[in-house]
Amino acid sequence: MSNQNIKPTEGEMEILQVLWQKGNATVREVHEALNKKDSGYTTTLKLMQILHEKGIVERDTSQKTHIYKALVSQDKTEKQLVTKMIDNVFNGSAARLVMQALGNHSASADEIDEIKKYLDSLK
Amino acid sequence: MSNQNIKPTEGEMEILQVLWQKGNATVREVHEALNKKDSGYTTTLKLMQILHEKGIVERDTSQKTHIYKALVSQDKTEKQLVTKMIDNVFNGSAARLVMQALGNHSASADEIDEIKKYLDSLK
DNA sequence: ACAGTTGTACGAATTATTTCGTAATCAAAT
DNA sequence: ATTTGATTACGAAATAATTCGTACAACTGT
Repeated sequence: MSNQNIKPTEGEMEILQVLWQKGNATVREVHEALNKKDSGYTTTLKLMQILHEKGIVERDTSQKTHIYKALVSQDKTEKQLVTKMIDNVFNGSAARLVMQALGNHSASADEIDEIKKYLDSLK
Repeated sequence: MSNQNIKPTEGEMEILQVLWQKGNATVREVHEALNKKDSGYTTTLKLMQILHEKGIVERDTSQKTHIYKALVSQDKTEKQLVTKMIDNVFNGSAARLVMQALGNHSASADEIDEIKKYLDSLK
């Protein structure tokens, strides 16, 4: 099992989102994508350096401006977070989480259809 | 809007779970229900006192042994956490979260049926 | 070459969370 | 009454997460 157990903090997750979306990015690009008014450039930089220390992202330092890229997959990370929530919050019941998610956000009719289709494909 | 925005930490959530399940409980009861080998009684006590300070639980101190009770509803708290995850992790798409939750083979056939029924009831 | 701009590195301050040691309080049993 | 056991209160230590100040390096245009 090469199961690297990632546990990104909230701030780290925000950065990962941007990296997944953009494929790769500089610190400045990430910082602007987030456009947080409550924290500065060096904060984003530091977080990205920490992500690198933890082995969650890699970076190309051959140029002055370093280019970052996520090493963990979005899908795997999402699964991990969802699984953790199911265990911690919903006593292991995926169904309870699903209903809570749908009951609230009032998913659109289209979304509901999509989910149904997906359910059919499962069994 | 009397919207109290609860943001329980992970440790606090564990305690809330027990309180929701039991209705109300003493510190010792909660501590034993959790049976953590890695942290002592006073740690649980302290967390419960903090929950009280934050107004998340109430307690009856008329007896020597205090009795705690959750002030926030399980349903509301779960909804909040799920909503936050949908926003933070799934870019606002409830459907994406649902599929991630189900794709994990963590749902049984029965659960899937239940969800389908639920979906039908939505529209 | 030099000034201005943009970037990274590093360390320290701040804040949040978890943990526990110790003292004080109360109740029960001897 | 005195000891014993269980409880709460309090404060401080340990850990984790976030934030930023400052220094220095690299590039840009003049």
